Amino acid sequence: MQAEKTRGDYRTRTGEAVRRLMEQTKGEHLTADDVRRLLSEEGISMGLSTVYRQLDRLVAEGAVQRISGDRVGSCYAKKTAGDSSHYHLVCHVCGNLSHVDCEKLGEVFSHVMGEHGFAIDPCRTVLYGTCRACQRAMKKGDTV
Amino acid sequence: MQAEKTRGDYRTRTGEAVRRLMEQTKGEHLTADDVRRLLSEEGISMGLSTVYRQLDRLVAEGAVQRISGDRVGSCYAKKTAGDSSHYHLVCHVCGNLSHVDCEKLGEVFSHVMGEHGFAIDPCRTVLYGTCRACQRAMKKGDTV
DNA sequence: TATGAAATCGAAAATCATTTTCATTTTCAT
DNA sequence: ATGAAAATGAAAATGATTTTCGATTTCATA
Repeated sequence: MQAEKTRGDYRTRTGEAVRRLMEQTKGEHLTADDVRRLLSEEGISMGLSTVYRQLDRLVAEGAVQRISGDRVGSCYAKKTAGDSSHYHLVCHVCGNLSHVDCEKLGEVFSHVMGEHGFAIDPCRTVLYGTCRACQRAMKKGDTV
Repeated sequence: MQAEKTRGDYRTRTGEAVRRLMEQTKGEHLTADDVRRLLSEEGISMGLSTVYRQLDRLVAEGAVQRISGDRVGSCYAKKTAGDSSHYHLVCHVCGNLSHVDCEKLGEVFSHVMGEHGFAIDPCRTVLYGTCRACQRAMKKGDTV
């Protein structure tokens, strides 16, 4: 029984380009279309389906995380150490996405794991609520 | 300038039916299509767009919450007291949805409010990860 | 360097939950 | 009863993502 030789990995111009672009990011969140546009500006153009395929591959590899929100397109971001206390917050009013690095949130992970046996994946989890700005706006609006 | 009288609330057969069905639930999560099917079995049939509209209305009212997953259709469930410590866990492997009532989570989220000014809404937030069963299955599968 | 099998590409079509459109029907205050 | 406002629902639109499939590219081997 030989180790299977070909395992779906030909080196391609598009694959390398997406990988490099994602590696270069400093934590920004890019949509599939962002990736296409940015590479296109570099002169490397490719179909959107290929972008998705390459991003999927990087996600499977663990190099990239996908953040997918409620009725919004997904974003992709480089995975880094310390991700277990890194969460994504999306304001359901303005739709803005923000990040928190908070040890308290890391505790949630270990608590839910210990107490409920469920391994939360912060990469996939988006916390929904109302951001500070929209809270203010709502307070004002209510009294008028 | 008079107070506006009509504010979008005519009483209708379909509206009442959806409201009643959701009130009768004991916490089950129903998709829009579930709602249509269940009512249809009672002899009350209506278009899916109407189901969505009625559910949206109940969500806006606060009577119902929408749980929307990652690339899966949304579910709707009756909102109950004690929801502030009630959370939804979805396993990204088997897709199962489970519930936790956990004060710890409430505490952490008030910390996020205090520290980061973001008001997490447990009703809208779904925690993603791997359930106990799938963790076991993965452990086994890995070594084979 | 040539050859071919396997992998990848990409444009277009398909998916699929949800939303919108809009002509028709229903509600309700008068 | 009357009509204005609201609700309905069938069909079309949306929009992110996936699939299809013929053409192209990669790479090990000859």
